[in-house]
Amino acid sequence: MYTPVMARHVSIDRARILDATLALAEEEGLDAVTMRSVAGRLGVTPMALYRYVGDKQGLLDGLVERLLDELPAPDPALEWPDRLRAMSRGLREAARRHPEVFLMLFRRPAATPQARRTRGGLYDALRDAGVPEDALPRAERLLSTFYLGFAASEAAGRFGGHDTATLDADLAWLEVRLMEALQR
Amino acid sequence: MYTPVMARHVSIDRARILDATLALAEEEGLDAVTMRSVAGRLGVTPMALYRYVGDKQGLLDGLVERLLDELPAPDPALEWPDRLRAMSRGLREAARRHPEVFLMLFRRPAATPQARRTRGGLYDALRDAGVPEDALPRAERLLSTFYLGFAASEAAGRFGGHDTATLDADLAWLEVRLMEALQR
DNA sequence: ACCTGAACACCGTTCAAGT
DNA sequence: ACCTGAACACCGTTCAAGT
Repeated sequence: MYTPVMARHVSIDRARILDATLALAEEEGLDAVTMRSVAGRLGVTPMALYRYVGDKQGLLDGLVERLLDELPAPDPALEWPDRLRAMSRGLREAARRHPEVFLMLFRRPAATPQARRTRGGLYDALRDAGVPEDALPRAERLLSTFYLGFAASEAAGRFGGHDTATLDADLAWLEVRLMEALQR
Repeated sequence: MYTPVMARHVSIDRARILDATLALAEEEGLDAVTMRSVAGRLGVTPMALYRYVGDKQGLLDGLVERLLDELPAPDPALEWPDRLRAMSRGLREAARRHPEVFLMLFRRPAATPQARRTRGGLYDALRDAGVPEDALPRAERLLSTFYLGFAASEAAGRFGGHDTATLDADLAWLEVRLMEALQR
């Protein structure tokens, strides 16, 4: 006889629900994410989820937050050009892992603490690059919008026939121009 | 006694189905678009749609095509800076009209004849701006990606708190820089 | 406090049948 | 050729009930 402290079926909480949802979306696509399928994966009935995520929309919102939190934190050890490149690389990788969830990033401001940190890293990089303080918000909006659109286009299928090498070159070309423009 | 040439219930065809679907999406949101609701709006049973759109996914694909065909054709009478501005304006307006459908543009290449014409107009504008022939595809991909991401962010909610004037200014700022860079 | 059973009002899709 | 009725296997969500 042993003490079943954390035993029986998986204790269910919000984090575990979102983990299961993201895994399901990755394996079988976003359409396969239903209250019932997520619950099934956790060994619980669909109605048990409502306490933790509100409803289906709340589950999807939580999924977007989880994705935001997967983005790499900015590394202050890097010079600003490398920090910009790390950011675009991180976005593209997240988009490739979760193409359908990634598109939902367009639907609301990235307001999670981790997302603020990532944005802060972009601010720092742009400041280091010489962008004046009062131009930072605008520069951040424009640049992150481009990076997001690029990663979304690549992962969701808009770039269709183009291979990764071409897209890498596109981005490298743009980043060189950008860095020239910033340094001037 | 009169001749009911075009009478009874609306004769149903693919174009009319997509019109009804787009109107429904605009009025009640994309979630309200179901095979049943579209059919109901046309006075027909859901099963009647299958002949024309294949299935639900085919209906949504058709919706994206309809949206692409709403984009304004490039006006060759305009100078290239005005043609670029007309393009971003057209994209933003389309996104505002159909925010949810607009996001689906990231999912596949814009391959409709009208979309090719629009892309051709962007090529022409960039060529007029002095972009060398072999750099046109890359320049077009990068610029249209930015415009698409910007319009999607604005319409779908990512820009959240920012008002139209701020976003207009963002875009104007970028376009001035872009035109300077191109003219150099 | 947390989970379930049963039920309700929906979905997309098929297939044989009608005209 | 084109549309329908009936049916099937699903959905999200509620609510009272169980422990």
